[in-house]
Amino acid sequence: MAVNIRISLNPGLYLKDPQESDLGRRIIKHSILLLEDLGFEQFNFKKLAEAMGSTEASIYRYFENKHLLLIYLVSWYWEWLSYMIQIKTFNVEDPRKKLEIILHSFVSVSEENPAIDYVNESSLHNVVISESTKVYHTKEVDEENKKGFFLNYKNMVAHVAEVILEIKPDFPYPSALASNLFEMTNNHIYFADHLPRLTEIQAKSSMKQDVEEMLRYFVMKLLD
Amino acid sequence: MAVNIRISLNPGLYLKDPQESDLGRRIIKHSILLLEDLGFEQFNFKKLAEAMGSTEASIYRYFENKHLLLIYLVSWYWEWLSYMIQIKTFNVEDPRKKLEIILHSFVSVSEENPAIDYVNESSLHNVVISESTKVYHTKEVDEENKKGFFLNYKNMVAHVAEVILEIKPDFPYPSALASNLFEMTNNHIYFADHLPRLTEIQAKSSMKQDVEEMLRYFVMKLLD
DNA sequence: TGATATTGATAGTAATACTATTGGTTTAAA
DNA sequence: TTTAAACCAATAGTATTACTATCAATATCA
Repeated sequence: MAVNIRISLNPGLYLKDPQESDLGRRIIKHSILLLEDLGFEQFNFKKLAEAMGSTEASIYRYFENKHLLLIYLVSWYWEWLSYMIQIKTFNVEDPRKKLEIILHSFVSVSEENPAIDYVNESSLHNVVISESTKVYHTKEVDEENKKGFFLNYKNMVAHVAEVILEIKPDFPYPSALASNLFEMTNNHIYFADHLPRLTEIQAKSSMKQDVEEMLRYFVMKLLD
Repeated sequence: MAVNIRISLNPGLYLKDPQESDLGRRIIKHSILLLEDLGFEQFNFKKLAEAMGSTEASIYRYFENKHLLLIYLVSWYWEWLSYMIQIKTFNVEDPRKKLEIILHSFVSVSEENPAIDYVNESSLHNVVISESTKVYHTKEVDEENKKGFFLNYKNMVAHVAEVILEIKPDFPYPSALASNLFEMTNNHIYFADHLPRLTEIQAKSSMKQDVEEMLRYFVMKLLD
């Protein structure tokens, strides 16, 4: 059963909270599916309106433009991932165990934890894998960062960094390792599918386990 | 003195070889500077034409669109980096020394090796740092990969992977580590400037040395 | 019941991403 | 030296994109 938790995101990302209305929730649902299908460049509000049986103007009442919608969706993923990590590590003492749960979550959280009925988490993860770097690789990054648009990412990284320090208090690069592990996860899933010479991971059914094993190998070498 | 070596790139990337004419070389030169200045999204051929005192139509005779121009420029960087690594490691026996030279090149090659008078390598590196993931994060990636548009990247990674295997023949992820080190370099330079909570690297004058030191630390832990 | 908020429908604008044509200038070949 | 070819600038034009504005219909809520 899908429990409808509420993901709380920076209100600067939208004009009108899409979680609050049926149309808004349909925008979230269909934008994820259409972004997965078309990619960010080919995606626009006209096509989204058509796909969900609404109009361009209605969508513009919720989001200023497709870039902010993408930040919204990726922030959703970041926040939801953080939340799942929190839950799954809640009663875990051993920081190494915690980090293992975190790595497993990076790779597979989207496949195992249906949380919200109007969000296809697996599709959302695919969008994150393919499009999320576009969220902060823009000329507006500093401005948007000031508005707090990337807080969900930064807080997630900060939490993982803390766990890393619990394991090895003198590790000199906890935040860098945390962000690198997250980026690495998504990169190598993407590489396996599209640029296989850039990784040892192969696009087969065990791909995600293989990525997880690689992450564990890296972590073990770095923190032991 | 800038020696004018020739960088050889996939002819599928352009309609007319920009290295062969004065106008073409001016396109390369000014597109790097304008991309650095405006970012990929705000950049277009009209603005480029204006900036270099030419016309939109003339630029379209060299490049089909701005996406292919970006691939061209990033490929240039990849190829030039590979070439510099080759030169600098040519007579080096010790693979650990070779890898150190590679890491130093990832971070600083653009600042120390003016090679071609119409290319500002430092600006080009900034473009690579900010825009290069957009090169292969598109829906056309498989099609373009088939055409060989990413060979310069893949060959560079393959070369670094070989060096990694020389150091530790049983290392299970040589290509993944190679691509990760390269991506990590650019990411953490970017993070230091724009999203500092994602890294320990700080945006100060020693930033690039600090990144290099971090890469060396990771490599040492992973390969010792 | 009347006021308010929400959405759909339609129209319109400015900018973008090209394409096509023409004509002048340089280059290179005969 | 003439002639053709290539090259580039200039201009115009088209289709699409990214919005903005307006108004009417409907649902909601006081």
